[in-house]
Amino acid sequence: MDVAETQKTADFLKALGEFNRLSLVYELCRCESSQNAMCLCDCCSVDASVVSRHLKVLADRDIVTFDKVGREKTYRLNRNEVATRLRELADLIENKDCERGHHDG
Amino acid sequence: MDVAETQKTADFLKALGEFNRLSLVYELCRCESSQNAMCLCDCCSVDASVVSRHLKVLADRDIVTFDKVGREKTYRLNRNEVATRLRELADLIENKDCERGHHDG
DNA sequence: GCCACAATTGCATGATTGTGCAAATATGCA
DNA sequence: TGCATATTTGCACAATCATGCAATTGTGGC
Repeated sequence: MDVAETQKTADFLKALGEFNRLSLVYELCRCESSQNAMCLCDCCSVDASVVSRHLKVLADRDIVTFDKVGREKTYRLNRNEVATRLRELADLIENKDCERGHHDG
Repeated sequence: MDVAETQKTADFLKALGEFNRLSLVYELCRCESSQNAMCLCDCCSVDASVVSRHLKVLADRDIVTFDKVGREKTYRLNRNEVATRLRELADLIENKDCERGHHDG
């Protein structure tokens, strides 16, 4: 397993592994349409600046995507990509694909 | 989505979302048999005490299990349970199951 | 009991991180 | 241009966290 790849996966999981960020993800999960940041503020009782920063973390990890409409930014969850990444990790863990290139003792 | 449930999921993801801990998980993933902590030390270049603490975090989240054999503790990855948890999250995110009990706007 | 080895724990420390507030920036509207 | 709203950024602060070292605990062998 590549170090850079491991780090990337860890970053992805860490981004999801914070209460308010995960709450934002769940909130976006509920919504069919995109939601702007102000609307998302309601789901976790923190300052708008905090939500902004959390959304940036999620966007940097490609967990969410946004469109800029006027002065608003509307966010949506990258459902397929996030689900795929989680399933790939699940497969890796369950199927011992990690063995590739490894000399097992 | 229940607050306690969200927190639990976040804790699970956070446990996996740290480089050395994820490295330990990958290392255990490679091994058919259980591995003791000293052996696991080799995969990440940190002190044995650090590995001990990381393994405790993973064990507290039911990511790994251990058996005590003499003075050694041998760890193994809870493959099925971890994979299942990841897949459940993937399904939740992809299928919008989060909607249950929610009045969508 | 004494020693060797495996693992944990106490302590200190540096780094990261989540947070709020205030200021700044960006954009739309009148 | 001036104002209102949405979002970001600078700053400070508290909390969390990863880490190493030393000491301790737990266990087996002599």
